[in-house]
Parts: sequence; C-alpha cells; structure tokens
Amino acid sequence: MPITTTISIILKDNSKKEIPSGSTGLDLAKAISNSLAKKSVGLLLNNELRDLVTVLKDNDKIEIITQEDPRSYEFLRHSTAHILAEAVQNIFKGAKIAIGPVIEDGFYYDFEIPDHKLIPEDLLKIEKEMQRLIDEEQKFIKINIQDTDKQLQEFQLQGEKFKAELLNQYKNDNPTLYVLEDKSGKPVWNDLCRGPHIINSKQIKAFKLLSVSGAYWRADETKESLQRIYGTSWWSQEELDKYLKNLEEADKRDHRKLGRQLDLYSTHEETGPGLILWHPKLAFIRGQVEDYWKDLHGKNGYEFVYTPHIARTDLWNISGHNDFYKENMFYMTVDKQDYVLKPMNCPFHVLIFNSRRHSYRELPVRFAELGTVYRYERSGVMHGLARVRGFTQDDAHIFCRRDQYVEEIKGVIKLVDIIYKQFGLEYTAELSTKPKDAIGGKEIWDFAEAGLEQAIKEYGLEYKINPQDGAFYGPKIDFKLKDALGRIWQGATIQLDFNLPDRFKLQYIEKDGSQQQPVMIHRAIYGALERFAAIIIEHFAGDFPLWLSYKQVIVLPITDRHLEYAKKVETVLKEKNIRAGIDDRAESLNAKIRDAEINKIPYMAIVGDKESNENNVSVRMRKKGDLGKISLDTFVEQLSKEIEQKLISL
RNA sequence: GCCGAAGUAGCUCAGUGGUAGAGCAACGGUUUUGUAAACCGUGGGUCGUCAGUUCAAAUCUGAUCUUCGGCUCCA
Repeated sequence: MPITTTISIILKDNSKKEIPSGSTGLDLAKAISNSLAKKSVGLLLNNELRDLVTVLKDNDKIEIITQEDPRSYEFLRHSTAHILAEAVQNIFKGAKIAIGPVIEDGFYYDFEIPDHKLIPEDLLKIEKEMQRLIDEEQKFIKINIQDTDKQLQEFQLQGEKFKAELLNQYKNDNPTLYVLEDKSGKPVWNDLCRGPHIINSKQIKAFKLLSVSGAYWRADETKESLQRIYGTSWWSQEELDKYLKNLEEADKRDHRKLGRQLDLYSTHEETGPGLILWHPKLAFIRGQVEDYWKDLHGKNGYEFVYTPHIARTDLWNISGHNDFYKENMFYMTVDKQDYVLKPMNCPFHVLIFNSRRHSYRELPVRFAELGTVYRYERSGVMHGLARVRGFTQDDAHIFCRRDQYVEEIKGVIKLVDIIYKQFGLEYTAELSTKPKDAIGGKEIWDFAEAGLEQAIKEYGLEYKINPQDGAFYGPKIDFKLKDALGRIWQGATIQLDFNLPDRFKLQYIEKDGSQQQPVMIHRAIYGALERFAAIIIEHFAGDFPLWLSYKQVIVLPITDRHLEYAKKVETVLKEKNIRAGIDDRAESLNAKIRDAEINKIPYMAIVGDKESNENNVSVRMRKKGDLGKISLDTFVEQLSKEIEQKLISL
C-alpha cells in the first residue's frame, strides 16, 4: 500500500484543501492564513466540537471556530473551569472535584471541600491563583485512557471518588483525560474530561468568579452536598466589562428592588412567604392588563366564569389532584369536612361544562377565568413576584371536538402572539411530547402531538421539540419569552388533557346522536399575573408605557402664581381620561422634576408665565428630557393617541 | 426542603461586649424657584422574634421567622 504524504480536508464551503498527513487543525489554519491561525480556537470536526490541535484524517470535514464564533466560548469557559478546579485544589488541599460544565455566559465547578466553607472572600484568593496558573501558560493535553482500571485505581488513591464514579460509568466510551502541563512539560493537574479545550491557559484573557452556592452530586439531594463556584470568562476585558455591566443593569431592573422603590407591592412576615400584597400602583397596572385581556378574550369567543377558592377533597379525588398533586396543596378541615384550597381552576370549569348536556353544535366552549390559586411551594424557591404561593392565572379551558382542536390551538397561538407583541416581548415556542409515565394510549398521544405540531406549523411559528417533557396527562406547547435584556422567562402554556375528560366523564352529543368525549385544552397566556407583573417590571425597567402607567402626567407649576393655570391643565387632562396630578409642593422646579423622574412618571407638563399666557405646556418626557413648548390641545391629542394605540417605547 | 449568607429608623447603610448613628424620606418653618436635590429645625429604632451566656448583648451562643445566592421543583 502506498504511503500518502498528504490528506484532503473538506472545508466549510465544501472546498478541499490538501495538507501533509499528521497535520492538526492548527496546522490547517496556518496553511490557510496566519491571521486565521491567530484567532482560531477549536474545530467543528465532522459535526463535533474538537480541540484545535486534533490530528486530522483524510476526508475530514472541518470548520475552524474562531473567537468571533459564539461556539468558541464553550472551549474558553470549559477550560477556565478546569483552571478554577486546579486553583481550588492548590489552595484547599483535600478538595475533591466533581463536574464543571459550561452554562450560559459562564461556567461552574462543583467541589467537595472538607473542613472549609467557601465564602465570597475566597473567590478573590482563588482568582489570584487562577491568574498565576494562566500566567504559567499551562498546556491542555488530551490523553486517551488506555487502562481504565489503572486510572480508576489512581482516582481512588487520590480520593477523587466523583471522577472514579464517572470513569466507571464511561469506561466503555473511550474516556479521555485532560492533563495540564506547565512550561517545562511537567504534568501538574488532570481531569477526566471529554473536552474540547483551548490549547494554552494564556488564551484566557478575562475571567471573573461570580458566586458560591450549594449543589448536590448528580443533582440528587440524597447524595453528597457540594460547593459550587460560578464564574464567567471572555476573550477580552472589554467583553467581560460589558457582561458585568449587563449584570448590573439587570440588577437595577430587579422587580423586587423596583417594587420597593416604586411602592408596587409588599410581602409580610405576618402573612407568610409567597403571598403578595398589591399596592395601588401595581394594582392599577394589573387592572389595565386584566381589562385588556378581558376585552381581547371577549372578542375571541371566550366566556367568563367565576369559581370558588376552596372545594371539598372529593372534587380533588375525582380530578386526581389529591393523588398526584398532594405535596402542593393546602388542606383544611371545616365542620369535619376536608377542604382544599384550589391549586388549579380546571376541575371547576369541568364541572360547569358537565352541569348540563352539550350538543356538538355548541362546541367549542371556552371558559375563561382570572382564577387565583394557591400552591405549596418549598420554602427556598420563592422569588419576589415571580415565584409565589398564591397567584392568579389567566386561565381558560376549551372543550371542543376532535375536528376543531387544531383550529382552537391556532386561535390560542394567535392570542399569545397579539398579547406578547402588545408588551414588546419576543418569544419562542417549545413542543413537549409524551413523557415516560403518561396516561392514555399511544394512539391518542400521537393524535394530540400531531395536532399541536400541525397548529404550530400552520401558524408559521418556529419551535423546538422537548422530547418526553409533556405533562403526564397530555402534550403541551410552552412559550418562552425574552425581555429587553434578552432574559428568558416561562410564559404561556397550551396543554392538552386526556385525564380530566376521562375522570369527569365529559361528553357531548354528536350529530349521529352518539355520546363523544370532547378534547380539553388548558391554556394561560400571561401565565400568572404575579409573574407577568415581574416580567414587565423588569422588561420596562419600571418605565411603563403610557397606557399602563398609574400616573401619566404630572403638572409642575413653577411658582404659586401658576397654580391656577396648572389646575386648569390638570382638569383638561382629566376630562380626557388622562391620569394627571399636580406637584404643588413648595419645592424648586428641579426638585419636582427629579422626583417625577425617580417615580418614573411618563410626562411632565411644566407651566410658568410663558405657558399660562399662551395656553401652552412645556413638555418633558421621562428619561428623554425637555421636548419644548406645545399647545395644551396638541398635548392632550398626542397623549390620547399614544394611550389609545397602547404604544410602547423601550 | 437542602447548602451557604443576611436581618439595625419608611429606604440605603455605618456601628465587634460598656448610654444606638448618618444620608435620603417624613413632619414644622423659611424660600416662589424655568428642565434631575433650596435652607434651617424636629420627631422617629425594646437593633426580626424567643431563649441562653455575662455585672453588662445590636455585638457571643442556640432555636425560630423572613429575605438573599444557588440546588431541586414550577405559572
């Protein structure tokens, strides 16, 4: 057989490149251009991320990943995590390493550190050690583990029980070890790892450790309790600074912080955790959000119902909640009868449907309710308005025929689209399919999943599939929404239910006189008003659009002699249903402006001599500053239009 | 629920065993102000709660409640 001295590589654009055999990805990059080699980080080799220094084979398909490619961060962060682990083991001698994966914008590493509890100050010490290791220009070397038993023994000898456990698990999958070598080529540290990694620690230009927290080995609370360090790393200090600034901005928008500053809501020890008291401003905003919802749903064929907050346990026995939802329910006993505080609205809506016979002609029936439910949440999970124990769902249940339900799903998707656009929120859809422990046969699941998929496709929505992530009672579409800072929140959900129609024996009379089971759809668009409030507070950073603002205009008289005209302006605005007020305090104009800005009031109408003589107002817009003088009539007209159109400006 | 941290005036925070502080807000007065803070004065806290150690506890210890960062779970 002839020995080939060159191999042929297929590049991203399907062109071919001949390089000497034994070349690595880095050699390939150099062969293309030196500037490319400088920016190169790793490879996409036959569709898998690999080290840049991987030796290439004939006919390999290669895409060189540079620092400009978002995928390059995976190499960087994963490698920074290794340096973190090395640093921690250098500082805390008995520390054992668990796992250290890349997460969005960063990485973490889990450790078991006997006799030491990490505190934030430790992070500085660890960062220093990491920098020292980075400056040592340590090389990442990949080694195939030939003798797993020997390696296993070594891990056990070192007390690296987590690595040993992992190696044992992966021993038949060609496990690899990454060894870090110092400049002299001496191995100084290693980790069982699939990679890929960067070549040299000096490529880590900007990193920061962010926080410490607890975690469990394999996310199992019965297993070892570990200490986790979170960090982030970037290709340049500028990138890191930008990221940290973004974190600060997110912190400023935190709805819990703004909730206090703007007097939006409170919780109290006396009421208990996760129970929200809505103050007037946020209650007003909620009212606007609810009115908009009612209007839209009324126009789209929904009928509104009200149902009680408690029901006898009997109801929850029939629905099955008392079995599968037990840990989340609040129970009480009255007159020796057991009651449950409702965790969901569906059983009530089902009872309304079942309270009389239905003809196929009446379907679909759509019952909607802003239903307040209570769920016991474990004490550590509460979070401001976003995760609470008592919350109001914008709930609705659709009962329809099999031949209707695709259209019904499309109708719900349309509402989701309209509503999210109204708030300037982007979203993505996810289709969750049959889980392992599901009720209902394959046939009905196939039918339901196909229908959901058809609806999404026909609507023209992009979506991804979450295999086996559906509810046990049916598949679902979840909507993840993205706020102004690009953060993802769980929003709307559309779920099919095969469970309740069965348990409550739901029926309607078909054309041929037979009794048929309707298809039942659960859906919520805001999700929960509490969480939605949290989302829009953070999305708008407290600067609510005019139609949502509790106070829309504050009139600022310059001196007392302008009070009379200021009152006139206020009256004119109020007559046009514009929510206006006057700041008549004996404060300087600057002070009044400052307070209005702090309270995030959208418009300030400043009135002095010039304005009162000409029936004008000087308009100042929140955050934008002085807009100049316009006539009072024009001002009213412009505001009315902005309110009418529910405009948003971010 | 679990791991870790925190709780001092309405808010933000200082105060490491010896008489509880600041700024802002509030209140009273003076100032009548042109696009992000006028000036003077006054009041306000059993230091989350309960127990313990001590001559003496905001400060040390324990329990408990709440909050925060995560884990797990979820609208």
